Amino acid sequence: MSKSTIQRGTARDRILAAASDLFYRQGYNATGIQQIIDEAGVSKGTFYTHFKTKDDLGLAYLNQRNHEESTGLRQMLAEIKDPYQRYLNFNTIMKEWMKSSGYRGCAFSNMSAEVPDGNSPIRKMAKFHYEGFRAIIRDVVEDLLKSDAKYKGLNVQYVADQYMITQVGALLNSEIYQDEWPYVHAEKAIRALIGEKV
Amino acid sequence: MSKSTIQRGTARDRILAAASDLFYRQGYNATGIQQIIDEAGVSKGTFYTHFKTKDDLGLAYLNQRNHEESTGLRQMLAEIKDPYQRYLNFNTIMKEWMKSSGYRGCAFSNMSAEVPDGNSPIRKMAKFHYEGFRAIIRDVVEDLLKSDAKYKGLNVQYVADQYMITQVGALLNSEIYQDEWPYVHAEKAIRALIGEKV
DNA sequence: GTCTATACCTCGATAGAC
DNA sequence: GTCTATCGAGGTATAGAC
Repeated sequence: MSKSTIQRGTARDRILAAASDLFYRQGYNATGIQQIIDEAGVSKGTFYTHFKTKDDLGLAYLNQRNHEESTGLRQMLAEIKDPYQRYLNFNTIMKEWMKSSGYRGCAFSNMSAEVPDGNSPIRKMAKFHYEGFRAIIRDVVEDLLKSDAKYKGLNVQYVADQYMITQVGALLNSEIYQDEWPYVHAEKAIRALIGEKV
Repeated sequence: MSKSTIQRGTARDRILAAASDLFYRQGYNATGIQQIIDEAGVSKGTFYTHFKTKDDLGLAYLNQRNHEESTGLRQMLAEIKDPYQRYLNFNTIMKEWMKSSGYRGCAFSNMSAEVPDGNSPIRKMAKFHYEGFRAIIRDVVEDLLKSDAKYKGLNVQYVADQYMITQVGALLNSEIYQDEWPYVHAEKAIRALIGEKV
């Protein structure tokens, strides 16, 4: 077990696991099939029986990642019972996730930067992921605004979209600066959004 | 003149012009030296007398682009004499620029997505560019807050950093969605920042 | 399904003539 | 400075044995 190959699961699972790691860390175009199959411990022939092209694998990678991230995020949020804490901690969760990724940023926006064609399946997948992210934020905001009468003057969609832009802005700034300061500022922004003095 | 080669300037200028266009539109790793020299109308030998490596060219590209964007942006802002209009129109300028780029987004964040090493010269250049962008926003905000006594309760750095996060968030959302709606939301955010009812 | 072997191309980079 | 020719490596993808 001295080699750093992935040992568990079927050949397809191991390929996908290796690709997921390498695409995210190194980038899509910078990662070759050879490195993926070395890491997965399969042959080139096996690779092409499971995935027709590299783009196929890229799409499967984003699909899996979208599912993992959305499910994981929803689970973490569900564990926070208080709507106000959930509203605030969403930002903290994103901050910690960003730190734990080594400030590598969002897999979907990073991939979009490498695939210029806005109509490609990969770009459509990225858009789909952002729509899911946006929906999660909307739910969090809606739960908060319904939890207390003092929020009755606020519009759910407006607050949610502002929250979304702030989150994405914090994410990209954090990736560029390799630092968490944008999330500290983002927390002030989302507090101000619901009428708190900051 | 049937070929789409770049005809003006020295060999170095033509190489840089071709690279600037191709790196931005296609991405860094997806663009090969061969395509650049074809477009520039020079030979491979000539290329390597002017640039030691591809990364050298990549860095020169970002350098030139940083200079062009910063200068261009500062000039457009300088033409707007009213601080309040300048504060609002900054967002509009970014929106129009984003549309005119075909929603390709920021050259520096796109490049950062392809170069994982946060300490590489290219990533440092990206960070430098964002610092410049941030400084421009700070100047715009400062001019506004000093222009009227009604803003005396506001902190320049706080408003500027919130503006920055909103801009970057609108930029990346706009790139993902291939649409200008994030900038429409961003305008509301920056109006709210200076105490306007939205 | 999985392997080895390989076809064919393009990559970044260099050598040497002029 | 600029050209042509070419290097070795690595790119994606396929063929055929087991």
